[in-house]
Amino acid sequence: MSMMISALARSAGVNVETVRYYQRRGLLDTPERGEGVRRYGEADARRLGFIRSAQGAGFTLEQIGELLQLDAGQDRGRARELAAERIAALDLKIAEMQAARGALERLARACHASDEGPCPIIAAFEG
Amino acid sequence: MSMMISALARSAGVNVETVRYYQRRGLLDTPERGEGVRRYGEADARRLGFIRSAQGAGFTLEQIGELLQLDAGQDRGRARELAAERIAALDLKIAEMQAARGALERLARACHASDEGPCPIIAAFEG
DNA sequence: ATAGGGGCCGTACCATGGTACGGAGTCAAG
DNA sequence: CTTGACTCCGTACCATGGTACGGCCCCTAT
Repeated sequence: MSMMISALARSAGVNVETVRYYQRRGLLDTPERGEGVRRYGEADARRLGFIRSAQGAGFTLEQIGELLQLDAGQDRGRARELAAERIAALDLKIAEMQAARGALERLARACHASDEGPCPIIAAFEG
Repeated sequence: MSMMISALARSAGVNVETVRYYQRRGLLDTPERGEGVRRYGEADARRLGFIRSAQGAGFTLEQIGELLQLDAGQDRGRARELAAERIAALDLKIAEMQAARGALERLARACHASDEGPCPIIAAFEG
């Protein structure tokens, strides 16, 4: 199954320009042209999907580049290290977001409790 | 208790330039100069702290500006709306991060399981 | 054969959230 | 009365992650 760039982009729900940007960053490779046009396959689509997922996990494009290198190579130690770092960062961020969520919920409740005066927004974030 | 800009910045763990940036963005106000220098108080520190917390909750500076407006005003409906929107976005992001965390943990385990061949990083993100 | 719709490429531009720089003023201590 | 530490202000610059533009080529359908 081969596709042109727009199908590849669509497969991951990104813009064509974004695919090209990832190519420039060296995250996706740029196949040779076959009859004037570059053709992409499953592997490219998976790789693009990986990039998006990893981005969802909070990796920067630079880190993703490193992960892709590691995947090609065999440096499992480094891969585990990156994973561990990211898990720690993720735990922190998740806790932070859960705290924020709690604060917002308190805010919404306080807001509902009475209907006059200013909404105690700042207070909601003080705890 | 009055402080100069650097003490204010320190109180929230930010750079002086960041405080000034927030002032330019209209998130913090810029008190009149008293003897050549601007002096800040508790209220400013709380506000700055609020900005950082709200940022932690994923609000953009623009949204934070809106929240601060609301806090001054009385538009509780809008405040609740913003809170609800952000809670939904937060829930989504939290779920995403938890999924990513799970994937990374699987990766780390798979990595530990055997010590040869490429680390199955891409596979870890495919599920 | 010609008009559209892709694709290809380089380069420019954008938003967000800052950070840095340089000149000028002010204050306190030595 | 100078040195140092700080402030103030404007303007410039930075990183990240894209998005847009314009010129050119190529393929296919009308």
